[in-house]
Amino acid sequence: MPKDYKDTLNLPQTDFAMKANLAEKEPQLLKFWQDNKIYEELQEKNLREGKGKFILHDGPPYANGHIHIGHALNKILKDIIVKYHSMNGNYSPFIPGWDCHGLPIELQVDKSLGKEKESIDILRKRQLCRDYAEKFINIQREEFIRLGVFGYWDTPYITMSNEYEATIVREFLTFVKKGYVYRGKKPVYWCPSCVTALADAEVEYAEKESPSIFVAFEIIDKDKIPIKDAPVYMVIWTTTPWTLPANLALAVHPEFTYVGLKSSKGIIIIVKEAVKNIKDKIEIEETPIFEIKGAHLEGIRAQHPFIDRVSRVVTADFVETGEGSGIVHIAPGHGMEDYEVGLKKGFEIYAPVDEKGRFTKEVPYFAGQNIFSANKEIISLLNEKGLLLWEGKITHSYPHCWRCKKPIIFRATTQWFISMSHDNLRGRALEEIDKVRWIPSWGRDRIYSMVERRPDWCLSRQRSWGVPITLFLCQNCEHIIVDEELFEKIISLVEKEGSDVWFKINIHDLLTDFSCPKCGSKEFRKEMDILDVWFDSGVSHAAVLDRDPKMSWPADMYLEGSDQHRGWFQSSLIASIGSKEKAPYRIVLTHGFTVDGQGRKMSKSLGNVISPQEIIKINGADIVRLWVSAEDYRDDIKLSKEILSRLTEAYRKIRNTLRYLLGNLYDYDGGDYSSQLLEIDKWAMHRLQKLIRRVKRAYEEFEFHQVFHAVYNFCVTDMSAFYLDILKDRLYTFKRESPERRAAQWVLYKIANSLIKLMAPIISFTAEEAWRHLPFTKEKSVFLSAFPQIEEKYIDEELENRWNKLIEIRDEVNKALEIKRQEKFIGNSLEAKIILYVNKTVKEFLMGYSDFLPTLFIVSQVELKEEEKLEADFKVSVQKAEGEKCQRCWNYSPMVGKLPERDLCPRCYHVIES
RNA sequence: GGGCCUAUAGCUCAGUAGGUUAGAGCGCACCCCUGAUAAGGGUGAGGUGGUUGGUUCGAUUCCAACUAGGCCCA
Repeated sequence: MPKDYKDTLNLPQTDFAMKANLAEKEPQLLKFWQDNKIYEELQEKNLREGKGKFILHDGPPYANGHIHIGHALNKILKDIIVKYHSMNGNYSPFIPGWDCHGLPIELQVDKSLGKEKESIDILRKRQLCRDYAEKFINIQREEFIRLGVFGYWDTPYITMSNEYEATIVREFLTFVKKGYVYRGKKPVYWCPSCVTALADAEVEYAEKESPSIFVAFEIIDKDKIPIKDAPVYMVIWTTTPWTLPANLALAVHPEFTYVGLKSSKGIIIIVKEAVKNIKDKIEIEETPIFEIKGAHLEGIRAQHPFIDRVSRVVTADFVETGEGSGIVHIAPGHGMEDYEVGLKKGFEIYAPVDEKGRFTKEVPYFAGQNIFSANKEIISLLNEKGLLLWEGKITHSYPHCWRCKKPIIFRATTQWFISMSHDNLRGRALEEIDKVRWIPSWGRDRIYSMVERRPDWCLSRQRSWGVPITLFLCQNCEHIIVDEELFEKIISLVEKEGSDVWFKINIHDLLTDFSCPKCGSKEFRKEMDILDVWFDSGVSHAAVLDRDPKMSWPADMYLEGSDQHRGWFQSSLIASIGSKEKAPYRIVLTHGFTVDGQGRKMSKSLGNVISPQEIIKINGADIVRLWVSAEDYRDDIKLSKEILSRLTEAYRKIRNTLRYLLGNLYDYDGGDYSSQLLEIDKWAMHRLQKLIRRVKRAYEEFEFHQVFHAVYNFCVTDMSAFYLDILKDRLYTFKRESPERRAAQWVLYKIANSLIKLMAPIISFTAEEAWRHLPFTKEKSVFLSAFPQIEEKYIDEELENRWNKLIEIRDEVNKALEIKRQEKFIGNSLEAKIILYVNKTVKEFLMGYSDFLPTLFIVSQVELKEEEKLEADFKVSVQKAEGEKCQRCWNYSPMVGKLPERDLCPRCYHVIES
């Protein structure tokens, strides 16, 4: 029985467990961060040292529901950036925010109120909404913290706080003072039965039977048409005859070809493609009398079928040939597309329908009638006039009120707007867009074309849960009261009491002795509409960045999903230009959306939702964080069970590499052994520098998946499979204090120290845990330590080239060894001796490494033999190693058995002896 | 229906300013080790570069259409 020499070896020792057990450990690390205020300390230190700032301004999630994986992705991306910049000495205060007002919360509260919602006092209802938002802020705050996201969680910005609401009112009134705000009409969903406006979310689509009619409009201007001697009609199709009294125009597609056809009523004009359809309904001769392009019809006047009014032909791209006649009846007050045509062509936004769905008195024949029941009479009137070409029924999907389930209508109502054209707001917004860096770069085009085309910003909502439009109007002439002193009073009231105050104040308390500057009236009314919530979040730059002098304006970065090109990025831009003339951000970074393994969106109905809470419970928050870093966020981001299990394996590899490094530092003395490095140590140092450079560049460019891949590959390829494997012999068998072993430890320390920091912004929990196991650290948290810097003196490209050659030869040796292993000729590679047949060039190169080659190949002996007639530069032959196996280092040597300690090789013998 | 975006091995990512056999790591298969051990090492097999056209002497790389998917609108 050979003697056991295991105790004489320097085997790795560490308490840094192989099993991560993150679900248990992470909460403890969180507590450590919180108790010691690590993040606060880091920011204060950076602020003191004054190196620089990097302000990432948080976009507020909506305070409703638990966080989902998209929230996690967004906040972790932000956190990675904040941590990286903080570790580089930049002051990076992260002030999280929440969006609190708005319909979804109000609807939740309505639901819980049941019938009471009809009678409840507005202030009471607003209090319930406030409580609701508060509850979810607290829930989400804990969930974000659990992900390891650093920030000022105790002092977030909340859009329903008094201070924030005062900012909203101040910014809004600035727009008013500068003349951007006007009142105008716009069609909104309207329920005539509930007598209220409805939001998109309150609309349900259901099947409904409607009339389907073709109506003729007689053309007045015939100069553009080749027929002068007979009546000519434009034919429209509609399923809402009640909108005909509001008809102001007829739309044709500019590119389509229209034809004139003979019918029993005279000549009718429809789009060419519709002839086939219509010949079943209207008696016509199919051969056209003339053809005319839509564009040429523009401007022609036609007679309204039963009202003494002219309807003008306009062109519009949305006109289709599918159903109908290719000519669309336009009532700008009763449809979205109609409205836009109306705006563009300057028509009145005309809707002669009252809030209960009855025609107003200005409508001849039908004044006071319910619009739906009037349909029938309108049709008979058309028939009487000889202008009804066809009548039928259609069952189609039609919007209904979700409360009373009755059909709803589009009805133009008075709303508040910010004008995009006032003071060239749109043009200035577009100019600012070009001064911002958009990542990815196509973000610029996306938001640019949106801003270029967007209509005026409709600011008003007929709701309760929001910041009121704090304006007074003259009861007599509708004049909007703009008064600096009054505005200041309102702002300071809101600052003190919150925007609830608007619903409490008495008009005459604020407007004492005030008379309308326009008509002199002394009677005013309070506007009761509230502001669009996008205005709330749009002014966050003013509420957050201006609030604290330590911050700076504009923000260095906004970072949200790409849906925010239409949302927050745009509302923030417009809000900011209105008051500050500039974009509120320098860089805007967008990420994609989380999808499943097949690239489909996550949804309850597909059953492919994975929640962050679930991953945290099973794998730990660091796995969520690793996932965020591993994926290229610019595209859609996939998440599946398979991806998670791959990531868990990758995590284990990184963790184990770290563990091995730490394990071999258990007896390191902290000394500087840089002068004792072997060439392979210099190679390792060189590779480390390149890794640091690569990783830093990736962080700077916000390409975190490069960080992950670089670090992971370094761990797997450079470390585990090469350097660390080769180092084992030196670390284990050399004398503890030998310079060679100490040199290796010095390198391992450098690598461990750097790796932990390089990964800290990503796998923060693991990095912090590892930091505690790394000896000779003075900072109590890895985040208080400085990010690794490149040590240029260790960069040596020539050395790397030489080692690439050595590695190439090593690969060939491995192939030869593998063949012998499969043949069962050897097992462990130390059982082998390698004969390298080499040409002169290779021999000269390898002679310098002859002593090192066995170590490099992890074999017992290597012999070089020069041979001229080789096909390649070298050839590998594997033989059995000479001598016996040393029981201590497991290398084979002819000297084993010839020393006093009969089981040892000379090298081990010397170690044992001293 | 419109605007923008994406499509490279089972997975996550590289790459080619158009030019010989498209790379990495993981996973997988097989083998070794048992002094990183619910670890470690080695070798190997995997890709019609979404599809179809076009430009070109030559396209994964440029263009177009289509398909699938995503975001935003309608």
